[in-house]
Amino acid sequence: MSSTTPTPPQHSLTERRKAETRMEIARAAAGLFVRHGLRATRAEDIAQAAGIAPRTFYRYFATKEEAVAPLYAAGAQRWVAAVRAAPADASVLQALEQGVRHTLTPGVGVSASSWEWVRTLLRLAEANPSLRRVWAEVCQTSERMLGEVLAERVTGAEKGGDNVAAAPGLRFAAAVASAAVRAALEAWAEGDGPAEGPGGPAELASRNLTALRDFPWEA
Amino acid sequence: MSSTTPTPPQHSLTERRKAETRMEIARAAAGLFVRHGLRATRAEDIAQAAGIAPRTFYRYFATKEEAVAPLYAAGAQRWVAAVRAAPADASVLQALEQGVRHTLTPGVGVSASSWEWVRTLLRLAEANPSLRRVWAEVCQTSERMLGEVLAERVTGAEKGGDNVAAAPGLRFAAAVASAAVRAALEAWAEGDGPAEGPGGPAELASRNLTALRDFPWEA
DNA sequence: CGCCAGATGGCAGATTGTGTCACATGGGCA
DNA sequence: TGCCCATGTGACACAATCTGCCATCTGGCG
Repeated sequence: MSSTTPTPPQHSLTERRKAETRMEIARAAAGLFVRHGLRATRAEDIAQAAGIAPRTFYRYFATKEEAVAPLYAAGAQRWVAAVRAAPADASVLQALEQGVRHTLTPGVGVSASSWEWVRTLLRLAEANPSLRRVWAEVCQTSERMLGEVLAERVTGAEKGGDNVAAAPGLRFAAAVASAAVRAALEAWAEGDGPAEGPGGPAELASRNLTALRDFPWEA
Repeated sequence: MSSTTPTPPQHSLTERRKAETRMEIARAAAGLFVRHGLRATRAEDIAQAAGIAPRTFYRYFATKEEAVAPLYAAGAQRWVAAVRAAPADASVLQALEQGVRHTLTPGVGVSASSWEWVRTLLRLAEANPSLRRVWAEVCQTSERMLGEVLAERVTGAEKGGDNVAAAPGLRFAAAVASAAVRAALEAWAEGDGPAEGPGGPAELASRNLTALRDFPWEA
């Protein structure tokens, strides 16, 4: 089981139960982190809140900080999936923007209340080095997934091989696109504005993407 | 002491000794990680190799993985400093490219042999989740510093205040620039090519930066 | 020279993380 | 249906990781 699980397909009942347990742990951890702080919650507490044995907790996550990674990663994975699902004749930029609209807009895919959780967790990450590391790694992991998706779109190759290595600039393109969303999320999380409308993540990310063409690099 | 120290100015003898000890620990940790593997080296081993007490080790770093962060961060900090040192009348893009040339080119600032260490450490990070997290956080930290520098350049403001918050797109710009270098470093570290020449980090990063203007987003 | 803030080291203890075994259970097969 | 086994789970022991506390030493400063 990798650290930031790429969410393997859920075949059998066992797989589904494991995924459910995983999310259950993540929710329990997030709740305890927010209520009592990261320092005050022990791994054992999370395990108890999730209804599992302490030993089992460490079969799912290597550290207690990592327990909230699925919550960070959930949005990113849906975004990457949305980009992959964009029509094949759309340009890369169009696919990215469509993915943003389909995942960062409240009510579409994510309940509005969940966005407050996202904001809370991002602020938690900003305040805490170990959580910030988890957030940073989730971003890099999803960036790699996005790179694969972009490679599939550009070259007609199917998912599987290391298509990114073939196109040199693709890794950078994925990093840029990922950065657009990440910067939008972090900027939004810092403020108090609502998740929808001009100051929301969707608008910010979309603006970042479109600003790529004519950024004032000469200023 | 923050996790990835922004390198405070070295006033007194004490400060310099601390910085020296810090790097000594980092070098010792890197050596042990490479020779015996991350798993096999204990924090106590690093402390002994660095000639300090185990308790002192934890006054410098929170975890043994973090001990190599200064090595990851060293290049980034020099890059940011180079960007800051670029002539004020240069455009943002020019400043970034000059910074790249002044720091990623072997022989300029970094000895050629150090580049092999960089490659080794990056490969180590790629193979290990906990080290990858450290690398990811170092990248995000330096990205923030770069954001401050860009803010100083764009607005004439001096260093100090939170200038990044004022200009919305700056955070993203810094992320893009940081991603250009990071993607270049990672791509180079994966292969076996030399640190100089067409396949080197400097060339790759520079290519990424110049490709920003006319990237084939329509492909 | 003498004081003090701060760095270091040693010790105790809580917490974290892992190897190993036994047990329970779902999934596949006859 | 009934068996088998691969795998998840729990429990215990133990190594390793961190942290609080205090004693000691040293550089910085009047």
